[in-house]
Order: sequence, then structure tokens, then C-alpha cells
Amino acid sequence: MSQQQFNALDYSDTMVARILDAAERCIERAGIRRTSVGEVARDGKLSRGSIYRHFDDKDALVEGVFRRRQELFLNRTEAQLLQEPTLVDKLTFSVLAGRRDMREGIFATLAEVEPETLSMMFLDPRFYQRSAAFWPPHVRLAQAAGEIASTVQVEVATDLVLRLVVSLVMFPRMGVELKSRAAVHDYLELAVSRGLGA
Amino acid sequence: MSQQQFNALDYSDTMVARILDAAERCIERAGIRRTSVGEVARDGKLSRGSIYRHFDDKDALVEGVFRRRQELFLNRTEAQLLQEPTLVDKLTFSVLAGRRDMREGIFATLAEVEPETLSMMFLDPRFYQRSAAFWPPHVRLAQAAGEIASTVQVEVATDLVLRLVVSLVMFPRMGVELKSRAAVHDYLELAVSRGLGA
DNA sequence: AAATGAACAAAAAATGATTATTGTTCATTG
DNA sequence: CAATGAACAATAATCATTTTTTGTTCATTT
Repeated sequence: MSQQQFNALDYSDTMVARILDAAERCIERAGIRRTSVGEVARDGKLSRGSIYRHFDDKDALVEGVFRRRQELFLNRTEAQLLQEPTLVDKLTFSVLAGRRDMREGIFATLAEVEPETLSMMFLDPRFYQRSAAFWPPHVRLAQAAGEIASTVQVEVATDLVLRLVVSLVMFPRMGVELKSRAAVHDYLELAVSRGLGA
Repeated sequence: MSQQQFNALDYSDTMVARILDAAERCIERAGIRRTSVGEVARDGKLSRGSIYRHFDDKDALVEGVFRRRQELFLNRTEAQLLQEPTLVDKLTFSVLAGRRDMREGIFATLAEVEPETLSMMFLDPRFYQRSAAFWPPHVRLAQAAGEIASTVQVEVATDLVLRLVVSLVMFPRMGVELKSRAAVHDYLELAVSRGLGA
């Protein structure tokens, strides 16, 4: 059990990328439980030793796959957000993108083949705390644009915004059906911009 | 596979109550996986046949236990809410009560002994849709009291309120720590009454 | 220097035989 | 007449055993 807590995974490293690619393919094919490190090695045409050189154990490898997925997701989203004029538009886009991601690739297979694992992930605070660093800049921009109040602490606004996005991705319908882009947008407009205030 | 979809479980029925009591004790003692219908019968000092007379199968029995728990929770909460002056106060109370419930009894044991099951339950929309019927009256009262806008549809307001409560129960901290009563209250005040609006 | 593959003990998973539980029925009991 | 408990085939859990995988090391290869 060595330390690799803050292993700033270098995705540009050829070997790391190759390992993660193979691991992701395996997980997408069979889920986490049914993929062995040996299988990942075979798929990536590399040795088991190499994998263990870069990742502490299977858990770290799996975590790496999801980390990269999430970071890739956030980066792609970030790029797209430049197109979106308001914070509400950005949130709407993120919700729809998040839902799309859940229907594809590793998330889709996990939902089918080992839903408990997926559930556990969804409820793991770490999963969201990674996204917590994502929103503050956008919140500040919205404050500068006078879109939301500057009296509200950035951390509090970020928290609310994160909760709304997470909730809308996890539950497309809770009380009302929020499926279409328009429905999500209007809902977020209400929730974010003015609340239920009289 | 007979139909018992809308089995309006009669909790006042002595036998049903006895069965559910026993089942809940068993689940609290050992979790769902490790309690057999026979064990429930033994615990409740009744016959296995009686259980199957009242419940289609083990799943229905377990579902019954959670249904009753949740309804009991909602009833107790409902009673307490009369004491709370504003919608925000009511929501705050519900969040704290919900968190307390998760740390006790069957939820506590499940969290320890079979967390996947608990996660699955948390993500099951049915779990919340039962609560969806709970809030509309309170939303309407708040509207009548001028606490929140009457222009907002009751279903939409209910949805938002539910999402906030669920999120705060599931994640005491997302961006900011919302542990104390005061912190939760202020947060809900912001989110519900005025949003982040400028 | 990094990647490899063989080696190895320890932990996990697949296997199959065995036992317990489930879902259902029904004649008997209180 | 609801509750019971015995009976039963079909499932599922259990357990001891075999096989795989894991985590780690290291001498060899590229």
C-alpha cells in the first residue's frame, strides 16, 4: 500500500494513456467486476507489470479511468460553455451533456451490468467534489454580468448550482418531468435567478 | 405472480403489523439479504404461510417495511411541521429529521452491512415520488401567506423543494458544509425565497 | 530508463455438491 | 375463516475445493 493519493495522472504519457484506453474498453465491454488487470494488459498489448508500475492497484486503475472520463467531460463542457451566454444556459447545457454521458460508454454498461457500483459512485461525494472546482469562475462571471447577486458568496452559489445540476442529471423527473432542453432551461431560470420568492 | 401493485397495506391489521414489525426487526438486525421469510416468521412467532397470505413475496414484504417506515416518517414530520412557521423552517426541519432517520434503525444497518442496497434505494425515483404528494399543501400555504410567489406552479415549486431536501439529506456537504440547523436554514432561505437573483 | 514477463504468496473468483430458502398448495387447527 | 404447518419442486445460499487473479519482486529485454 504505497502512496499515490495525489497522483497527478499524466494523461499525455503514452503508456498511461494506453493503459487507461485499454481499461476503459474492458470496462465498457464487461463492467468493472469482470475485467481483470491481466485482461486490460492483453487488450492494451502491454505487460501486467507496466500497469502496476503506473497504478497502485486495480482500484487506482479504475479510479483513473473515471477521473479521466470526468476531466475529459469537464474540459469538453468547458469549451462548449464559451458559446453559452448566461449561467442558466451553461447549467442547462451541462445537465443535458451529463445525462447524455450517462447513457453512453462505461456508464451505460455499468447501469446494465452492475448498477450497484454505479449507484455507489453516484452517492460518493468525491465524485462531485471534483466538479466543485469547475463552477466558481462561471459564478463569478455571472456576478460580474449582473446576472446573479454579488452579495451571495461564491462558494454558496457554487454549491446550489452543483446540487441542481447533479439532481437534474440523476433524476430527470422528480415532481415534474424535465426532459426537454426548454423545460430544463426554464426550471433552472426559476431556481437560479429568482427562486420561489414572492 | 399475482397483483398487489396498489395493495393499500392496512397497517392497523394486527397480522400485517406483526409481520412488518418482525421483518423490520430482522432487517435492522441483519440487513435484507440475511433475513429469510422463515426468520421473520420465527421472530414474529407466526407461520410462514401467514406472511405469504399478506405479501406476495419477500420483495413485497421488504417494500412494505420501507413503505411503512417512510409513511410513519412523513406522518411524524407532518405533525411537527405544524410548529414550524415558514416553508423554509419546515424544509429545514425535514432535512434534519431525514438525516437523523438515515443514521438510525434499518437505514443505519443497511449503510453498514449492504450499502449497495441502500444506494440503489436512494436512486430509485419511487422512493421520492412517494414524498412528492407530501409537499403541495405546504407550498400552497406558503403561497397564501405570501411567502413564495403564487405565479409559480405548485408542481414546479414542489419539485424544487423536493430536490433541495433530497440533495441536502443525501449530501450534507457538496460545496459548502451544511451541518448545523442554522446553516441549513440560511441555505434554504436563500435557495427557496430568492434564488441567486441579482 | 522504461517496459517486460516469469515467479510467487496471498486474496478472490469459479466450481460443484450440499443444504436452506422460496413460493405455492392444501388439509387441518383454533 | 383466518391462521397454521406440512409438503413440494424450484431457487438460491453455503461451503469446501480448485483455479484464477492480484499485488509484488526481480532479472532480462528493448
